[in-house]
Amino acid sequence: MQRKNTRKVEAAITELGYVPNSLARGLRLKKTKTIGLVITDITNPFFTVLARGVEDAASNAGFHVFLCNTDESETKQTEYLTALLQRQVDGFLLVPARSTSDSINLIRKHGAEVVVIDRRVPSIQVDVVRCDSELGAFRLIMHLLELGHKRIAYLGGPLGVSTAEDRFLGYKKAMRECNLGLNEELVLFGDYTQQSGYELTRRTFQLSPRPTAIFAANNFIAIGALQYLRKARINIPHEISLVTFDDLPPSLLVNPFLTTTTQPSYEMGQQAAKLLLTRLNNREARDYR
Amino acid sequence: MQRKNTRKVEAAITELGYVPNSLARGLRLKKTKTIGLVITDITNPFFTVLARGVEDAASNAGFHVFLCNTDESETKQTEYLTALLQRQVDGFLLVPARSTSDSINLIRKHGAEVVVIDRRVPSIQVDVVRCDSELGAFRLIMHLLELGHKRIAYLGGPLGVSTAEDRFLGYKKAMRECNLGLNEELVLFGDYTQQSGYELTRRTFQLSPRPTAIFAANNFIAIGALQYLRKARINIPHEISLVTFDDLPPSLLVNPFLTTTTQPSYEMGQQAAKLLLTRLNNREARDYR
DNA sequence: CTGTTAGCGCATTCAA
DNA sequence: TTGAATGCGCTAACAG
Repeated sequence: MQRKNTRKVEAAITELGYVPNSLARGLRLKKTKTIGLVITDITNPFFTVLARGVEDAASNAGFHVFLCNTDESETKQTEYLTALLQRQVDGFLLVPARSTSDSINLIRKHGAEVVVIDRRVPSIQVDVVRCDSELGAFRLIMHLLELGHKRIAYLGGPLGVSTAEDRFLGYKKAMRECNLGLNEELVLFGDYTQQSGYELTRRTFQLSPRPTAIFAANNFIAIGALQYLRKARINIPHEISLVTFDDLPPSLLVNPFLTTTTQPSYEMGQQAAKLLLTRLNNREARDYR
Repeated sequence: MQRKNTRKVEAAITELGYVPNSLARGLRLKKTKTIGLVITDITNPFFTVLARGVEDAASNAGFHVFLCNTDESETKQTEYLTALLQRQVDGFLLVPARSTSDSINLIRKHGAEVVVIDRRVPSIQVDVVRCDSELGAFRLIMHLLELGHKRIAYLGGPLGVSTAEDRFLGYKKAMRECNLGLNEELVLFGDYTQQSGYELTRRTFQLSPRPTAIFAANNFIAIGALQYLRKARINIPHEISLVTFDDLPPSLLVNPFLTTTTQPSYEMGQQAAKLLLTRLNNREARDYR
């Protein structure tokens, strides 16, 4: 009898095309099986690949992901966090636009979990999934120093973003290691964008003597640098060496004289999502006590 | 007195960090001010730029956008549509993975609006925002024919996707226009991916005589083709000409002998979103009668 | 103008 | 096992 009814109900479900209303369910359960992923640049493959890692891990656990793009703007970040809180997401994966703890506090105030990705947030205790930017930069610079370079231009990201600061620390550390002073005219900060990479490279080549090598603090800066070098007909590796953080699109990698530090962005996304889901599960277990 | 209370309430709102629960609101209003954007490839700049157009137009109107990526899979598409329906989105912007009307019917069955982007869906009446793929391809091929090319390889997208089919129609039409027959060994279909572009190009160059020009049906196919050509040290434009649909990343465009057809993806996204929002507004007006 | 109430669709609880 | 009642937080309708 029971089974007969079950079957009847299921038949009706498909026939009528019934789809449960997750708003009502979320309202009732105070859980939505949804997480918010807030990144800073949706056009950067580093983040889109990372987003796929998140997506895959989350959907395996029956969670959905809302993807939001802040364009490195703290204002947009706050807007999106609020919008996601309104939607009662259970947790957040956040690439913070700036190294402030306000966002983390906002999230926690509303009882949601948060895992930070890619960047440190000093002054607050929070889970972070990221790579060692300082070490990565250190090794890239050491590679150049071992090749005999001494005038190495540093094309950095935005100050106030931990990866930009850590990569600069790595640069300084490597230079110090080889007893080379810091030549300030070779150190330039900008954005993590192609435009910025182009412009900083251009400025770098106003100097005389020219640098013999360039460190690009991320993939977009490197692409901008490559663009300038091609336009100015400056040959790699004869006239300049180039090393960079992050992968470059394979289409650019025909030049074997270009050293990159790969970050496992897909795995970072996966790990961060898994960590967040674990936190959510633990909390749930706690609730039942 | 009223104002005093208003102020008191507002003070409490900020003090307590109150954020309205949009689940409850949506449940009550049967409207969520949210649209779902379902695209087929989040790694393709064509779609991410389009997504930004959608995002900007929607947020101007106070709407939020859920971005979902189907990887050209109809199964994933159905899953996401259901998930979005569960979340009671008001409308959909859909890049259909395949030319079937099932998805449109599913959406309409649940009373949501839908605007299709980029691809036709025959056999059902629905708003579509797209470019003229046939004409675009026709012009690119005519360009090659005017340069004197006769052996033009066609590297196409997946059959069953309208843009792939339309672009092939444009190719055939141009060849016919110049009284050139269709040489089937020069016509290859694959995916809209770099891997596919590479592989199809490789196969194309097994032929003898070689083609003198290549038509790539989208940006990724072109990038794959470029990769093969570089690796095989085949020079553009001396040994081969290449034309392609879609923009290529600026880093690749150092070669001036490469003709592209640009689709205004940002504007397409904007227009589609505006159209959808208009439909939603009209419907609302109708409801009040 | 202010205060009260009903009900959106669901899951949980309690009663039968 | 099944059915009916409750309330999640909100807004629209209504009453005072």
